[in-house]
This record gives sequence, C-alpha cells and structure tokens, in this order.
Amino acid sequence: MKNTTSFDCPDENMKNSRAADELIRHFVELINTGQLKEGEPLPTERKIVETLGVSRTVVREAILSLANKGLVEARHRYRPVVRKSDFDAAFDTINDVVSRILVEPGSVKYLYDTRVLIESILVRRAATDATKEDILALKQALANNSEAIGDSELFYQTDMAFHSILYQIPQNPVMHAIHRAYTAWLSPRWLLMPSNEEKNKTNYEAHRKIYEAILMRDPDAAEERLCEHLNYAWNQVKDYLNDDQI
Amino acid sequence: MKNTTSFDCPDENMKNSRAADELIRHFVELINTGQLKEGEPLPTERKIVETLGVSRTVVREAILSLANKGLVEARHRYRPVVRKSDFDAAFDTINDVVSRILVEPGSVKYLYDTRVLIESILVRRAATDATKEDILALKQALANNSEAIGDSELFYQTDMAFHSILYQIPQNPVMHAIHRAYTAWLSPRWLLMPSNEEKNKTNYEAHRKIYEAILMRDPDAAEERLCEHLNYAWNQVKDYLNDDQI
DNA sequence: TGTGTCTTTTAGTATGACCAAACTACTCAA
DNA sequence: TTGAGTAGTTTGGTCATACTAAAAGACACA
Repeated sequence: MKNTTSFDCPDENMKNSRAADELIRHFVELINTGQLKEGEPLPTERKIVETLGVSRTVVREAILSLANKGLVEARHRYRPVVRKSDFDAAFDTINDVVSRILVEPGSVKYLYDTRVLIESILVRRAATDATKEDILALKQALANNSEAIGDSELFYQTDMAFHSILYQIPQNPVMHAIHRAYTAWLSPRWLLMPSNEEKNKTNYEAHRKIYEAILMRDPDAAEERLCEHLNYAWNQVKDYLNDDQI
Repeated sequence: MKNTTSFDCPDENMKNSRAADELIRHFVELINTGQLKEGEPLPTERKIVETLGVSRTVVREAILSLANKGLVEARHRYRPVVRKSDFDAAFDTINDVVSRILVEPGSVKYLYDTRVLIESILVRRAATDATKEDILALKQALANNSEAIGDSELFYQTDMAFHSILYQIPQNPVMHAIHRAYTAWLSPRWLLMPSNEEKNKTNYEAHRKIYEAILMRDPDAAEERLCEHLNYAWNQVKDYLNDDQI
C-alpha cells in the first residue's frame, strides 16, 4: 500500500473506472429515490460536466452504462430519459447474453425444460384457481386457435396466445415477463420449423385437452396433458433442426 | 428523407451511436463464432483503433457496452476478457434493474410468489423423480439445518442450502441460476428480519415435513407443505418489515 | 395564427495528451 | 544459474479541445 487514491473502492473490488462508477451510483441513487422520475430526461452531458466536475468522457461512460443496464433509454442524438423499470424491461436487458448462451448446444433444451416445469405448475394452478374470466379467456384463445388451423403464422400466434393466458392467471408481472422472454428466446428456433395443417390439428387438440382438464378442475390431468403437448412440440423441433441449433 | 447517411440502421431503430454499434456487433460476432474464446483478452484499445479504423472513443464505448451486456469482463486497468456466458451470468447482469424494481412497493411479493410457484413444481418433481442421491442430499441438508438451530446466520445458510437441493434435482443450469437470483434478490430483505431459535425450529420442522413427503413419493403433500412453509416465511417477513420495504 | 427558416444547443466522433498501474525485460547479487 | 529488484514500456483511465450533424428553440414572414 503506497498511497490512498483520491477515491477508495467502496464495495466492489475496484472493478471499473472509478470515476464513472461514482457517477453511475449517483444517478442510480437519483432514480431509485425518485428524484429523477420515469420518462424524465437526464441533464445534458455538458451540464453534468460543470455540475459534478468530471470530464465529458466520464459522463458519457456513465450514461452509456446506465443505458446498457436498462435504467435509462438513450435514443440516438436525444437526451437519455429514465426508463420504466419493470420485470419485462429486466428480461429485455439480458437478450444479448441469452442469445450468446443459446448458440451453445444443449442450452435451448435446458431453457425449454424450465418452460415445461413452469407451465406445469401454471396449468395446475389454473385447474385449481382459475376464475370464470380466466376460463373464458382460455375458451376464447382456444377458439381463436381452432380458427387458425391451416394458417401457419396465425396458428403460431394463437398458439402462443393460448399459453400466455396460463401465465396471466396468477396476475403476476414476473410471470408475464417470463412468458415474453420465452417467446423472444425460443420463437426464432420454432419459426425455422415448417408447419402444416396436420400438426396444427394435433396441437389444437392438445390445447383442447388441457383446457378441458382445467375446466374439470383436474390439475393432475392438466399437467399430464400439458407435458405431453410440450414434449410432442419439442420432438417436432428436435427432429427438424440440426443438433447444433438446439 | 433528405439523404441516406453513410451508415443505414440495420435492424434496430437507430438506437445508439452507430459507429460503436458497428464495433459491438463485430465483437459479438467474434465471440459467438468462437473466434474470441472464453477467457481470451480483447485486443488492446489502440490495436483496435488501427485495425478497425475508428477512434479510441468509439472503441471504448463499444468495450464498455460489451462489458455492461456481460459478454466481456472489464477489470480496472486490465484488458477486457471474454466472459463465460452461462445462465448464472445472465441473471447477474440484471442485478441493477431488479434492485431498482424491488424498491417499488409490491414487487418483492410478486417475485416471492413466483418462487412459491417454482418451488411448488420442484417439490412435486422431487417427489416423483428424485434419485437416491437426491434424497440423500436432501437428508444431509436437513441434518445440517437441524444442527444449525439457534445459530441464526448458519441456520439461514443451511435453510437456503436445503431449498437449493430442490433446484439441483432437475439438473438444469437455468434452475440453478434462478435459485442464485432468488437468493441474491430476496436475501437482503430476509436478513433484515431478526431470527430466533423458536422460528428456526418451526422452519426446520417444515423442511422435515417436506422431506418426508418427498420420501413418501407424495407430490401433493410435498407441494402443500412447501406452500405452508413459504407462506409462513412470508408472513414473518411481512409482519416485520415496513410496507415500503416489500 | 400557422409555417418555413435561421440560430443555438447538444450528442457523436475524432484527436492528442497525460497519468498511473500493469507488464516486460533487464540487471545484479546470492 | 537463479531469483529478486528495478527501470523502461505498454496500456487503460481521464481530460481537454475541436468539429459535425441533428434536434430544439427562436423568429420572421405570409
């Protein structure tokens, strides 16, 4: 230890550029305490420079970090504005890492398996807890799904819509975010697979059985049928795609 | 439309500084295709400048973005190295956003409820699928938990360790990451709550009952006991903390 | 009052400089 | 020969300045 630098490293192990980190913490503080409200623009870079007494380089690095962390939204040539921080936004910010992970063989399967797990408990809960409105929403989604048979793109959309109802039933924004994330991360692989009326019918029938099990308030049946359905879907994709794509 | 800029905006809606974005895509490409391997350092900033023909400002912004996205790890004054991209790392990168979200009233409950959902299906699967090794691990965790009664900190650790076994049973790295995330995000609130031997015993008993249900291969009982346990834990925390802390 | 134009502001980029820490290679003593 | 200490080099972090193009605001004109 020769000398103490003008800034000491508070919690982290002197990770990043300390000056920018100082600024980042400052703005995170402002945002979390509500001094900078949602949708409100940050001060201009030059204003921050003269207010906080740091160079513009540091300011830009800090703002860039905040943008990458998803706390502010920095549109090209616009003032960065404080972003709405919800669970949806949280998943949005890890798109790049997850995309990176999903090129690794086997990782898609891992992700899909967790979807099976989560939807398993969701259909169980649906069977036990679903309100009349929930049931109605499922029924409507099922009808839409039925009508879309033969129209590959529309069928895929109504397929997802049906599943999304399951995520909506707990009325939990985290579940909503998880569904959005699954859709964003798994869809690209699924859309590579050609569809046809035959497959549409099979999937629709699976949805109908799940719906009926929920209607009968039979969680075991609902879970079992859901698992059958998702395993069938997985095998479809697995058979079609190359090994290095899943 | 007056003129086409020298760069057109490929996929995004002209979000960030296009020059830096160009660089970012370049490095993401290198990383995803394995031309830059895990643990390997990026070229020096000045090398990139002369190779790619951009200014150092742009290079630094790009590297910073990559670091924030979690694709590279940029330690202070060290060359940034390509980071291991696994599901654990993915959750790490959204710590800031989630922390921001969790200061919002009600959001902790939402997060906790998803934990209840996920562990519900995990105990069910444990009851139906757990191997002898899994059961043994649970038994050991339970024993450790029992021995820690009275030692608040140790009890909390062994408590988490017991639950973590549930996440390990599916042998799915996503589940492991989820457990890590729950621990990181919920622990701070839990640790605010004082503990005592009485509560320890209650929680241990709950763990034991869950374990026994799994041992009896009874998923319904396992789920029910888990939910009781987690609801009890939630009420403990809710009663102790202020409304604006959950 | 509405609209087009001019000016100012500001983000994006480039360049050069400097510092301090990390790295490298060398020297020298055991 | 080998190990440690040291001096020089490299490199990331920071600052200052300048220029460009786009956005924002002011203003005059119809």
